[in-house]
Order: sequence, then structure tokens, then C-alpha cells
Amino acid sequence: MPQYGRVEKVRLLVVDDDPPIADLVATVARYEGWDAVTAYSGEEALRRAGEFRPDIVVLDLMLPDVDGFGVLDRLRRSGTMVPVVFLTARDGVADRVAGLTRGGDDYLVKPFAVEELMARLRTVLRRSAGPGFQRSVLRVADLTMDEDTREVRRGERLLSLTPTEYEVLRYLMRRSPTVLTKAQILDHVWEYGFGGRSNVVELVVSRLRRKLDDTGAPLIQTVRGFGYVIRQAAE
Amino acid sequence: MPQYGRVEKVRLLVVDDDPPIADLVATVARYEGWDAVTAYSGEEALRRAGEFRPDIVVLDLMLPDVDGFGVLDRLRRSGTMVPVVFLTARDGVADRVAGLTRGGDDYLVKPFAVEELMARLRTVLRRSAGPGFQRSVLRVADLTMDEDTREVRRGERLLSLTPTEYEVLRYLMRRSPTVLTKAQILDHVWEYGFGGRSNVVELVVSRLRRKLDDTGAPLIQTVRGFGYVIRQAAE
DNA sequence: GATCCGCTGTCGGCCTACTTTCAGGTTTTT
DNA sequence: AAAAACCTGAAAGTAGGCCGACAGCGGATC
Repeated sequence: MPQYGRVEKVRLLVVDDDPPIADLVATVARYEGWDAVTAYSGEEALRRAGEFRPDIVVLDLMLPDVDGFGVLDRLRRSGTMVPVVFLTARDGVADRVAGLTRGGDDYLVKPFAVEELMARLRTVLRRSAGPGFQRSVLRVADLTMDEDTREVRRGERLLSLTPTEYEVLRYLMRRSPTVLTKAQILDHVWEYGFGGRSNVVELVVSRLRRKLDDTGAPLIQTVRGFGYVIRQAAE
Repeated sequence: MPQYGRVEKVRLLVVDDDPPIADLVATVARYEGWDAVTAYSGEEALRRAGEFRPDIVVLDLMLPDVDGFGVLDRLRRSGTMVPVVFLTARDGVADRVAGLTRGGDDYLVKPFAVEELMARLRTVLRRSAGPGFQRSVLRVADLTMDEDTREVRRGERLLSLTPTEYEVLRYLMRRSPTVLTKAQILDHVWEYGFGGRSNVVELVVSRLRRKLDDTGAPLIQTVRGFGYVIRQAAE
């Protein structure tokens, strides 16, 4: 039974015929402490699934040989109920996927942001852990973020964040009290392939600060020449 | 499995078509007790990777034959999951983002400071070592440096250091109780090719002392005619 | 299918913190 | 006492970070 927060490593199988994408996901998952293996074709995926026994699968729908649906089909026929998160091209087969996601599975359109994928994977794992699954609430000082309701509060005050602000804040909170570079934030929160090396991160942080720091001590701190951290203001 | 802090030597492959750079990195790594080999082209890199089986790879993106991404791709297709740290040219701005997103683990722009490269390599090794990797905290007497949070404390007192001060102190602490010459510090902490043969090191040490030595015994000691050490003050 | 509106990202100017140079002072060595 | 090595204040020079203003996009509304 896959169960998030358990002692053993989560076992993830990533299936994508584009090795850089598969590797990207595997790398980030390992960083999270998971065991990740990749497969670059449908056949390979089925082989790997058999020997590796993953707790969760990331499956691209566009594969050269057997397509994603075929892989899923053969997985299910072999009796495994392993949850699957699909990857689809934009304007792809979103409708057909929607039908498949009833059983607790999920999907994401390419290109995606790796933190968003990881968030979905964690959610799916949590749900598949059984009934009465744990809420996920991140907390730093008096700032809380409920990942199920997407409610963010500073003390009692409810904040209204835009999607980007939410994602940046989530990443900062998850990694707190580690200092993150702007490049790390850009690479994790924005879609892969986002060209705009720019000051977007600064800008979003600036907007975030205005929303959450206007009362109390500054939570998001700048580490000049390096990056940002969110943490209880130092004494 | 690469694992930092293990008994066997870390095996590093350095790929750069500029031999002085590749050799520089290899030399510093050997000094750290690692096994390092160099390759000056993409083809050579792939050959070396096959026979040497590195635990980690430093890979320049600008190679004469196959480019860095091509090398990575062929490495991955041959089944190796070895972590890779990219080197990119300064203005290759678009490359910065592409670095991580193409399945590399980290990246650094040229010209870089060798200690910074080594620090990144150690981080990548540490996190690829498994789940819940441990914090890296350097300690000399009652001075501690947390490399994740970048917090430096003298006893309980939190110090606020500039980037250069932080890097110089880290190098001194890592090598403690070895005495280091000013030239060594300059060569390791500043970007290679830094012209300023000046008293910058003295300057930074002077400012560091003011910040960390104003209470308690002097930690950074001058070895006249030779250099500096950081260590518990002798009686 | 036109208009509106909120969100995201770009540009550029300002400001501040940091780095380095310079120069003169102090300590140590011979 | 002279020379060498080191220390450090002040100031110039530079880079990093912040954020106001605005444009483009896309989704929602009528």
C-alpha cells in the first residue's frame, strides 16, 4: 500500500518517450527521497512495472509503441491497482483522460511545472492510502497553507493569492528553512522550458510580501546574492 | 550508489573542451580525496563514462562534437542515472533554465569559483544518497555554519555575512585546521581568472573577524608569512 | 464577438548593499 | 632601524534587488 509519510521510500515509475522529461521528473522525485525509475516506451514501462512494483506511475499518453491507454489497460488487466497520473499534450485527449481519472487518478497537461506534478502525486498517494486520509497543512510561524482547500492564512486572516503566488509560496514553505535560489524557484514552479530568465521571481515575491507581510515580521527573507527563504524572523 | 561521506572515494568525471578548466576541477577534486578523470570532448566523455563508471559528472554544454545535452541523452539511454552538474557560458541565459529542466541536477555559469562548484557537487551527492538526507553543518569550536539555511552562528548569536564573507569562511572551516595561503583562498573562492592580485583576502578576513571575533577568543588566526587558519585558539 | 477584468511578465529607474582600490598606519621580523 | 607583512578606514565603483508602470493574454460576461 502506498502511503505518504511512511518509512519506506515511495516507488515511482515515470513513463515518457522523451528522456529529458522522464529524467527531469525522476530527478525531482529522488530529491524528494523517492525511488524513481524511468521507461522510454510502452513495452519498457510494462516490463519495469512488473519488476519494480511502483506505488505510483506517471504516464505520458503519447508513446511510440503501445500508447498510454494501452499501457494502462494492460496494467489493469494484470491486476494492479497502482494509481496513475497522466501527462497529455495541450489540446490533446483531455476528455478521454477525464473519464479515466475517476478512480483517484489524475492528469496534467504538458508542459507542466514540476512542483505541481509533485503536489498531485502526493495528493494521489495520500488519497490512495485509504479512507480518512490525512489533511496536508503546511505551516511556517503563523502562516498556514491547506493544500486541500487551498486556503492560506496569516494567523486568522485569510489571504487571497493568485495561482502563481500560491505555487511560489508552497514551494518556499515546503522547503523552509532552506534558502532557495531564484533559479531553483523558477525551475520548479514555472513550466519546464519557460524561457523568460527574468525577474519574475522577484516580482512574485514582492507581491507575496505585500499580501502576507503587511502585518507582523517579514516572513519571506532575502538572502542577498543568493536567494529567498521563508522562516520565522531571526532573533 | 553515490553517497557522500561513504568510505570509498567519490568518482568524478569532468567534461570540458578547455583542458585547463577540466584539469583545474579534477585537481581540486583529487585534493578533496576524490577519484577524478577528465574528457575533452563528447565522444571521449561517453567512452570514459563507460569504463570509469563515475558517481557524478561535471559537463560543459559547449563541446566541439556532441553537445552537452547530447552527451547527457546518450548517457541516459545507456541506462546510467549518474547525476550531472552542467557548466554554461555566462550569457547563455536561456541555457540556465534549460539546464535543470533537461534532466541535469544542477548548473553553474562560467566563470565559476571552484569552491562553489565543489559545494554544489557535494550537495547533489548528498541528496542522491537517499531519503531524508541529513543537513550539512560545519563546526569549528562554537562557530557553526548550516549550508542549507546559510545560518552562521557564534554560539547562539546569529551572524549576518555577505556572500563573499560566507564563502571565505566556508572554505576556512572546511579546511580547518589547515593553514591556507592567501593565494589558495583567492584561487578557490574567487572565480578563476579573477585579476585582482590585491589585498581583498585580507580585507574580507578583517571584516569577518570583526563580525565573529568580537566576543570570545580569536578564531581566525594569522600565520605570518604564510596565511590564515580557523581553529580553536591555542592556549 | 465585443468588452471587461484579473493575472502574468517586461522594462527600466532607483536605491541599497557589497566589493574593491587606495593609502596610510601598525606590527613583526631581521 | 629598515623592511616586510599585515591591517583597516574611507571612498569609488558595481551589482543585486525592489517595485511602479504598463502591455499582452486569456477567460468570463453580456
